[in-house]
Amino acid sequence: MTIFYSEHSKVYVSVDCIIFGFDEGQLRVLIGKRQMDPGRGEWSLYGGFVGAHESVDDAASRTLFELTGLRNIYMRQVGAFGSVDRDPGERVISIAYYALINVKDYDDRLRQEHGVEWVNINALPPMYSDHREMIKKARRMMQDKIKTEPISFQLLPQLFTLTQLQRLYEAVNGEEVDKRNFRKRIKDMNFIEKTEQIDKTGSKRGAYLYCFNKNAFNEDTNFKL
Amino acid sequence: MTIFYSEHSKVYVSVDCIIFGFDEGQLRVLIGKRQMDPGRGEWSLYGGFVGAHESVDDAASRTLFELTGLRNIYMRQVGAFGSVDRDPGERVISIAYYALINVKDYDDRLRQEHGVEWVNINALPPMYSDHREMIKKARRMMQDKIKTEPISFQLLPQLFTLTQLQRLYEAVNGEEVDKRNFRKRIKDMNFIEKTEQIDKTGSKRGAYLYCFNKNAFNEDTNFKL
DNA sequence: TCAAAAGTGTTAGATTTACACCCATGA
DNA sequence: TCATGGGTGTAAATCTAACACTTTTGA
Repeated sequence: MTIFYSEHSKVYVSVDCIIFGFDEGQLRVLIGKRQMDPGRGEWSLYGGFVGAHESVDDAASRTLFELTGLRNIYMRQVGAFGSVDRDPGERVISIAYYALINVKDYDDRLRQEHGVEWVNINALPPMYSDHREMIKKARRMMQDKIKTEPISFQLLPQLFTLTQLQRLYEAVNGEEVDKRNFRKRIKDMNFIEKTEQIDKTGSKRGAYLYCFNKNAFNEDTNFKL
Repeated sequence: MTIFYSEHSKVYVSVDCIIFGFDEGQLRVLIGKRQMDPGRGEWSLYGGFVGAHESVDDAASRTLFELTGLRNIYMRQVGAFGSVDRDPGERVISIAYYALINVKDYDDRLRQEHGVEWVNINALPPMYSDHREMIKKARRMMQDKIKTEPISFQLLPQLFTLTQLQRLYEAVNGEEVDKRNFRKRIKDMNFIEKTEQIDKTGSKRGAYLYCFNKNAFNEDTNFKL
């Protein structure tokens, strides 16, 4: 009564994290040169193995924490990647997750210690195994998600200007939008609240800072971008 | 040079198939009572284990084939389900797939031999483990997909009436639509072609049969439903 | 002859898009 | 004083949604 499925084979299962950040008007992902064999030196996502006593979701959160020291981060599963030869060493099935973090929350020293870098999503180098595919799929999913859920705020500081928010949308969707039309749509979203604070770093005149009000969002049915 | 990841543990990986069919105006899934321990007798999806030498996608196709005898079926991955205790027997991570089949292509004898049944998506019984969750997620994904890709035809016979197509959309999305508006939208899609044939089974007057023209679709940028 | 499904257009309202100028400020 | 990004409204076009009657035919 202990071994139920013994005629079948077991495999390694790993998780890989596509960590998105937004900085200098660019959507970026965190990648590094692989520090172990097989594939040493190739650009790669940060990943880890799923332990015997943790859920796959937990393994992903743990892996993200190892790399960034951040917890309670917005993460969503991208899917399982399971070609037979995707890992040159052994059979490994990997489950990809994407995470959205505010670049400023990530200690740059920690980043350097792990040897990972923020790379523009549109300028990815050739990558280890199927990692590029993972990133592409994650990006598509994130693009779809941002249309129906207010996830942009995960990538921005708590206070942000409308121009920053617009640049984020443009970077995610890969196309520019009209400033006036964009702001009109934002005005209809009561959960994006104007504060009295002004940001002077982006312009001489200064721009009002806005914040995301989660409670207001939950009451507001009116979301679409 | 053979064991790279030996400090990590291996787990069983399975696939589970959410097989959608459309019949009598209803969207249905194929489920059966589980014939093995653990969970014997509980309603369950049809699944199988991923072999050491097959990709996860191939395992899903093979599993579908075992159950239905059908190949080259539209299948998409739903995602990985990886709670520690999702399987009462052993640690098993399962990767769910949904498939769209034309109910008429599935030999009813084969169905009975496997002890599976077509159950209305809106009237699911309590189910084994996380299978209900899998079905719900598959349905949501399919609903999203049908808006941007012409997958409805996978669920219909090659020739179908506009009323059938409309009922399918209604069943998938769970809400009725206006007949005239629906037909207007279909007229704009040049890849849905009217044939000269008439179906008399659905009404006394008879309705024109239509077919999906894949080539025309690929040229036609104009899709939205 | 009547019940049941097939087929067909118009209009009002809502949404989307295109578009250009003035403002405030620090350098 | 001027270069830079911040901020604002209107009108045309498109899309969406609501709505009702005639046709055909087998029972």
